[in-house]
Amino acid sequence: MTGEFAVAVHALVYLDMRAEVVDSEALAKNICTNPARVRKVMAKLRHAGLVDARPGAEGGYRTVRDARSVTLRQVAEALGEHPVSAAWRSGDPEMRCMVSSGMARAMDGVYEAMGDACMERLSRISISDVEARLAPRSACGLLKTE
Amino acid sequence: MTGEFAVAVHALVYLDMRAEVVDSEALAKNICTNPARVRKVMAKLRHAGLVDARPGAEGGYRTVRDARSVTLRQVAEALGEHPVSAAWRSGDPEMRCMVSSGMARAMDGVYEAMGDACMERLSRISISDVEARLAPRSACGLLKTE
DNA sequence: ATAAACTGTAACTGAAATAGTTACTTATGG
DNA sequence: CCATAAGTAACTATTTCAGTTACAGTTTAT
Repeated sequence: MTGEFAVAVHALVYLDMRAEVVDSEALAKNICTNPARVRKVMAKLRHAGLVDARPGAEGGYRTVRDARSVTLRQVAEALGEHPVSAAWRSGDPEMRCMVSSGMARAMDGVYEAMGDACMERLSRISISDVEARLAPRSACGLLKTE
Repeated sequence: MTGEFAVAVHALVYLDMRAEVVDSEALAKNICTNPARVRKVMAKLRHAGLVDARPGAEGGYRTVRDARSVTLRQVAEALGEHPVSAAWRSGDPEMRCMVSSGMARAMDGVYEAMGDACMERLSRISISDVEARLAPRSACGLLKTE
């Protein structure tokens, strides 16, 4: 799972709780990363219709949808994330051994099965579910930018 | 998912189909990696009781258990794999904002849920299932070392 | 016994993936 | 038309992961 997913979920939670327009610099401060990275991620969320973006003075990002209706699966798909990545492939398709030549393809099937299982799980978690998991037993209401 | 998992599954399938002692060099050839890496992975499988290892002349690795009874979950656990890794954590636990300070922990829960879903899926796939996925419609019986 | 062969393991090197940075273009609103 | 912020591309730095080398520890054959 790429860090972009964490950036996206973090931003969506923050935007929902602030309930106002926030620019990439403020988001980057809270997420602890840089504004360019935030913009890159938010652009994808905008294309998926999960946030609204406005350039110019007083511009920034704003939530569009109810946090309860936005699932982490939608976020992952908006980013084009593949939860379980192949990274390295064993064997060699050119070899005349059915194990060596076929293993990479067989493992792709395994990774896909795992990815599907992850997506199914993510479809059952909403942004508001994540909010509920934030410091569940501490005094709430602390929402600062620094 | 680390490439070690692919190495382990590949080796277990190969060992099962060869049904004899194979050394790390021959395994490395078939997997297309180097012998030291193979040994590092196989040592873990041995500790988990999934293979037998013998040093010395005529030594090498041998399967111990029926391929139908070895699940990919057992393999992943033998390697200490975490299917979905955190990689990068957003926010900062020291910040006085409940979003920034709590997000990393909340996301850990999400990753854990995904990891559990993956493991559950892996527990339903055996080494022999992987074998069945190798070149399902080609002439079988091709089992060479090069 | 002793030599040969193979595992187990650690240290180092090299390559690939990913996060950070800078800078520029485009769009919006006063 | 100017200030501000998104969108985006190119580059750098860092980290992670695979490859390599080397050597100590075991076991078998003779």
